Amino acid sequence: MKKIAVIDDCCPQVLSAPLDDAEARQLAAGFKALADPIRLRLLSLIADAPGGTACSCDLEAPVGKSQSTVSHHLSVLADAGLITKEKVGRWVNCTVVPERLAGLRAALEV
Amino acid sequence: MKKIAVIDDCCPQVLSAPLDDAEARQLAAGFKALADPIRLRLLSLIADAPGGTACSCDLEAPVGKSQSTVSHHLSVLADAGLITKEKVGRWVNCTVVPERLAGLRAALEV
DNA sequence: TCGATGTATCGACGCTTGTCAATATATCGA
DNA sequence: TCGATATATTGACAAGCGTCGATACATCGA
Repeated sequence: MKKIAVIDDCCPQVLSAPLDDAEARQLAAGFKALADPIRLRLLSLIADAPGGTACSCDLEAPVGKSQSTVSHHLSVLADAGLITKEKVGRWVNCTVVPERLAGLRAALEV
Repeated sequence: MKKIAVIDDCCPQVLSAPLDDAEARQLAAGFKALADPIRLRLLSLIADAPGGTACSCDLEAPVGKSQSTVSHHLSVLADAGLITKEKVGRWVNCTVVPERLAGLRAALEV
């Protein structure tokens, strides 16, 4: 099914006009968080989990990295606003923030 | 010099299903090229230039970096398939490849 | 209270990246 | 042919990143 992307005029776009330094830095920070295969796989695992939410402990085995490495990457994703982390008891529930992804997507709009 | 392979089977998506390692690496390589403010500004300067094409020499002043640094960044963008470089006489004309940007954009589709 | 469990942090390590000056290569005009 | 110009390459350096083991912190069950 074809999706029609909605262009919101809130976000800077790479192709429509020259970016100033601040806009470029902000966008680059977002893309930097996406610029690692492990983080992309974590993101897709979280999005695909039931309810769109995954426990950190269930992500270590699929990506084959140590607990501290996975924790680090989840913090990077959270700092970039791509996921939220909610502590529930001993667990941390991670959820993707689709609005943030949409903003980066919009930046690549023609 | 290392070349980044172009994604031929149209466009893995981060959010629709868990990415395998190869898909994640390909997408990460694309986003890595976008993960630098200078490169984003170069990209937007090229896209905004008349005819969608810019000479490398006209890009150094706007971004305020040395000639070798700009040359390096343009090579990174070209290796990632985001621009093409065509040598014309003494000049190199850079042009954005919208299809490549569309592929990365599609990866962030919900 | 105590041990087990999930997560975050710390310290360390190689590797990569962005940057520049210097230099090399290629092309044009005179 | 010679000098000027545009670009690429090289070598070097500091800073940042991904990774791990070890450890600290927090929370639960018994």
